[in-house]
Amino acid sequence: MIRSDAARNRAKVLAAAEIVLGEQGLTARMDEIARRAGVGVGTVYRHFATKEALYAAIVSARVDLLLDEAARLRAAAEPQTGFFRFFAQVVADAARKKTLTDALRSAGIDVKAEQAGQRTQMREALADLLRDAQRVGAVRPDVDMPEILALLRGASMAAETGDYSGPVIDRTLAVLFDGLRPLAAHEPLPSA
Amino acid sequence: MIRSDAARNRAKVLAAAEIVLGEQGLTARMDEIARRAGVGVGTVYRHFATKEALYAAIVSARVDLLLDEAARLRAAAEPQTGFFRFFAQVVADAARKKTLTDALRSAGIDVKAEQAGQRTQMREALADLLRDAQRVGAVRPDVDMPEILALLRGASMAAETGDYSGPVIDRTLAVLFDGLRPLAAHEPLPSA
DNA sequence: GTAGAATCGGAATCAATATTCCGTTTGAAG
DNA sequence: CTTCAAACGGAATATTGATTCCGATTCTAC
Repeated sequence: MIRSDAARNRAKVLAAAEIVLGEQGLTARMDEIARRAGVGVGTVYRHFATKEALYAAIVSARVDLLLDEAARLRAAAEPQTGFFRFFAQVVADAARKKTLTDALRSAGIDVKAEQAGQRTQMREALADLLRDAQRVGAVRPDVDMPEILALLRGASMAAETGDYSGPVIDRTLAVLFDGLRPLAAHEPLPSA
Repeated sequence: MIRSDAARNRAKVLAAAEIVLGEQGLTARMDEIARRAGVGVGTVYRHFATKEALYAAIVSARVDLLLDEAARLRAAAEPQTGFFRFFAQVVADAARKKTLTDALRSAGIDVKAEQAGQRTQMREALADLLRDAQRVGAVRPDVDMPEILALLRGASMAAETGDYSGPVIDRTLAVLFDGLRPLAAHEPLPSA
């Protein structure tokens, strides 16, 4: 039987950590997370063995949401837009909270097994959407995953670290997407 | 009169720091820099008050080189290619050493006065090249600096943190550049 | 209502590094 | 060749922040 206060506190810690890590990334302090959760640090540690574990739990949850979104977009069967929407979705997520790319960057080297799985799933989801889009001619046929991943990482990191306003992100993505489209004319950029 | 050994050591420290910081970014340890320079930590500190100061000295030098390059490209009077070459140049530099974007990122907030000046210069150099390119129709007229900066930052960060092979970077930039070109047909991507 | 186990809070501990200090060494000038 | 100020090396110190520990406080079950 899980004690009710334990469950409550765990939730409070997760919520606080999501906010604090989202604002400050990996450099956030455990004290701060505990303080904002209204519990002692000891409690944070009873629920999550290390800062990294806490961090992983949150990133993992967010990636799952993105994966759901990818599946939904694919099921919607609009191959012309699915890929682009998902791409924009990921970037928007990065802009909102600074945790995703942080993980890729600083961790980078020592990805935990669990996360490695998610990473693969993410890659596959993106590859599927890309393939669909290319099949219907919405994305030029000569681009491949490596450059897509590089572009996505770059866009996410830029969105995450800079303090770009929404319109700038939209215009940036518009340029990027135009580069991915087949010879067709450019979309007009959204106004700044 | 500057003692000869002092001058020599200063140079050794700078050289070592360029390598170590280039490999490990801001997380590199002062011990390590001292060790590789073949001097004691005390010596490092006699020449550079803090790690940040040492870091700043190196970044500053690199930015100066890039600024020179921008001026050279502009003087070469090939407005069709100057902008793109410079963009690629910056990204290549980021890929080689992980210091530039680090500074923009983590510092981000507290940019030193000196560096603020360089940042302005960088922005102006880029704006000049962009204007030239747009005048001759090499870059679509509806893009503006904010999105250019976002793209450059993103590309640099991706190049810096990922372990992309040269060809992938080339292909990524090719996509990106195609998005910046006017309606004209895409360039064929460089082979992977 | 009470006992016992689980959970709490947060002070104390530990670890990792930047930075300082000072006795020792070295270069420059006379 | 001396002298002495400047520079050196690297041990000692200071700081920052994660993690551990344990007495005090809840829960839950009976």
